[in-house]
Amino acid sequence: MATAPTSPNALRGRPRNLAANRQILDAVRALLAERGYSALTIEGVAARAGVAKSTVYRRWTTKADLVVDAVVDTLAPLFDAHPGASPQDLLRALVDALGRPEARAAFLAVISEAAVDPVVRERAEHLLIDPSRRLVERCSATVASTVASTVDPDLLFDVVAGAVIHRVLVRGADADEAFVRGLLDLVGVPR
Amino acid sequence: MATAPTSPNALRGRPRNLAANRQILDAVRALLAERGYSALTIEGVAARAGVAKSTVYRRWTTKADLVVDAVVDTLAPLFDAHPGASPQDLLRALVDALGRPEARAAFLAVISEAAVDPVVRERAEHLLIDPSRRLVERCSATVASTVASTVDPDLLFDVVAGAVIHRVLVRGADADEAFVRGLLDLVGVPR
Amino acid sequence: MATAPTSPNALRGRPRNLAANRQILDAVRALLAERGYSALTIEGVAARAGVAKSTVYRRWTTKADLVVDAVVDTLAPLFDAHPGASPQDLLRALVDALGRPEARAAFLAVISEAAVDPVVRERAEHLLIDPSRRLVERCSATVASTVASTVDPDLLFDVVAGAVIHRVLVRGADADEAFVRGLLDLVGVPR
Amino acid sequence: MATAPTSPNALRGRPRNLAANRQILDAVRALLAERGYSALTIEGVAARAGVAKSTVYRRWTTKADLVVDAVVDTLAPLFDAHPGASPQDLLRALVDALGRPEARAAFLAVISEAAVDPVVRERAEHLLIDPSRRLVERCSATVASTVASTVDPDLLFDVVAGAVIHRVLVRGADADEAFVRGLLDLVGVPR
DNA sequence: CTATAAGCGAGACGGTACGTCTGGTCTTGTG
DNA sequence: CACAAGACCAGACGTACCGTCTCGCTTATAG
Repeated sequence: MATAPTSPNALRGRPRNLAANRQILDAVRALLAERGYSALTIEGVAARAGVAKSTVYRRWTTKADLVVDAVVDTLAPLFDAHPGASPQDLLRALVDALGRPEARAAFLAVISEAAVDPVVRERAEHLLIDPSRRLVERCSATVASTVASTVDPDLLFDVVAGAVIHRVLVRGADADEAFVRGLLDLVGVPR
Repeated sequence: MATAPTSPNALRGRPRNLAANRQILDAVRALLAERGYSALTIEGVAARAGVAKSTVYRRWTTKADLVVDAVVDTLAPLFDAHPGASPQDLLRALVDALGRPEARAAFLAVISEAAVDPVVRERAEHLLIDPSRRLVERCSATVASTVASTVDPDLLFDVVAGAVIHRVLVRGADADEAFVRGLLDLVGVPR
Repeated sequence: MATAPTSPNALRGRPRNLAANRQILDAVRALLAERGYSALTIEGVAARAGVAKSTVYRRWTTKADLVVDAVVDTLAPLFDAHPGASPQDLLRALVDALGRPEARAAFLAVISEAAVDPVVRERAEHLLIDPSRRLVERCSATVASTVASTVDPDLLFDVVAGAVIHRVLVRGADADEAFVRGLLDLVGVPR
Repeated sequence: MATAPTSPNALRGRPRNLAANRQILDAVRALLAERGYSALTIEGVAARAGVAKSTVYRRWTTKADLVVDAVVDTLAPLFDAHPGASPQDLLRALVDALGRPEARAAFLAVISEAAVDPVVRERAEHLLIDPSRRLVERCSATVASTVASTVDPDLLFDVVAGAVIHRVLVRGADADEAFVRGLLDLVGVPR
């Protein structure tokens, strides 16, 4: 998960401070959770991270870029393969990850920016949407489902991911076990 | 759907220019579609609307407030009762409305702000989420559905609205007739 | 002392509220003493006078105009003839009048505006400078001075009025009896 | 005569553009002469100086501060010691300096603000009044005057400076050689 | 051991927008 | 007509960040 692009010639000159990357992304997540995307400023991030403004700009070109990486950084473990995990476990993990305050503020902000900025869109698609789609597909593959295997994969993805997003992000409601179970029932995943 | 709050005592002093309301909201929608939420500025709105900045601030206190009203203003007809409309028609109308460029940029921005600003949250809930929920409920009530009537109404709302939002707003994909039909099939609405 | 210009046809329609004139000028003086000229606003004056903004604008066209009248209004008694008054008495009265807080803030502000705005200059010359010159000339005429009668009247005016202004307004120092006496000695007015 | 305060720690960060100081003060003087103090805006100064608004605010906190420095900047050479100069020369130089249009508008503006703002008063006293007082005292010290040496120094200062100010600034009249000679005669400076 | 190269903190730079305030004008209803 | 009220357009206020640019200094590799 290469977040910050490396400098053109990483072997010459003083190497970048690796700790700064983490400090910056932590600051982004903290500020996102506290104040939201539109109140997030690069200056604020730098100050919170204890880093010069130029250090942030050297690594990320855009506020949106920075936020995408901050989000991906926390969702990454979720997207990695989880051999042997049940659909219910995976869905539960997704719900938990998106429910974290910094993810709530950030995720839809990124999507909203993506609607208007093609660069953000590409990154968001590549780093957020595609992995979550693969997650859903892995689920449906692991079960001998009667419905999930017949339904259009596009629709299945929209229904499962959409329901989670709508419940957790849009409505900000609690996604309890009943929700997860009900959703899986609806798409035909056997208990 | 009274959008702009009226002045404290509307009978005293020079009355507000009613035309300005429409000019402002039109400008908001145009700029949202062109540049997106985070590039939207009150100064830009005022300039585009041909109105003084103070005229905007007199009527809306917040960029988010203004955007909520701009979105509601276009979605309002959708939320009004449509006697005799089939679920398929209603869902189709919803998909079309959300697919318009200014709605795409605005809707998720509003939700994203709502995650962090309680005032926005309350307005969004009242003016956007609740009406769309009633729309879904009206649908499920009009059909003798085998599934939709047994499934939890909360879940039904999340699945239907979520699938639309995910398809149209998050993924930015085309929501064709097959999608609408497939979604209705999944929740058990008979053809 | 016609302060507010009368309306074109004063006999038709509702007559002006005469009390408002005094309320406005009082408010001007109070605010001048408290905040100074550059912090003086028409809105503030209207609010303090308990009068609508338009009532002020109907009577004065300019902030400087308004201030000139406010100052003249308090200096007027000084400029009227004082038969039998000694030069010392007249000078003392001038010093006292200019030393009042609202006069301090206003007088030089008016002069400063006058340096740049011909309309203000004409009013200031007519209503402030000329009368005070006549005051000084009345003084020198009443005494059989050895010096004051031989010195150029222009210079005499500059020296007497200038010394007072410099002591009271520019330096903001106390103008005691010794100052008045010393100044008269210098220009040759016998005790 | 250090006008603009230096930054707290001048050795860190990018150094200030020294040329900007002069550009700004030049702009202030030009605008003062053209439009006067109350029409002077920081935005206008910045625009005229070809400098960002923040660059002005970084160096001066107040419009009055800025004007004080602009005035001092032009009067400074006058206040420096002029060994061998006659009182007549010095007075002539003072008259000429104050008679310049930008000085006229600025000087009275500063005094007028000083009457109401203690910070301005202190700066004006320190940078304008005290030096000009020393100038007058140097004059009276260089001559074996019969009057100037017996008269109260306070009064002498008020009379000389006051006469110049009244003639040049208040009345806006021409201060010719006769005025200078007459004033010196009056206070007893021998030819 | 000394270039050379890049990172870093600090902070100034020209800009843009913020949300507020005032100026001066206008448009109502009421007296 | 005058007046209070308050909306209107215009534009300055002083602040906050933007993204860029110097600085002096530090920390690496390459010669």
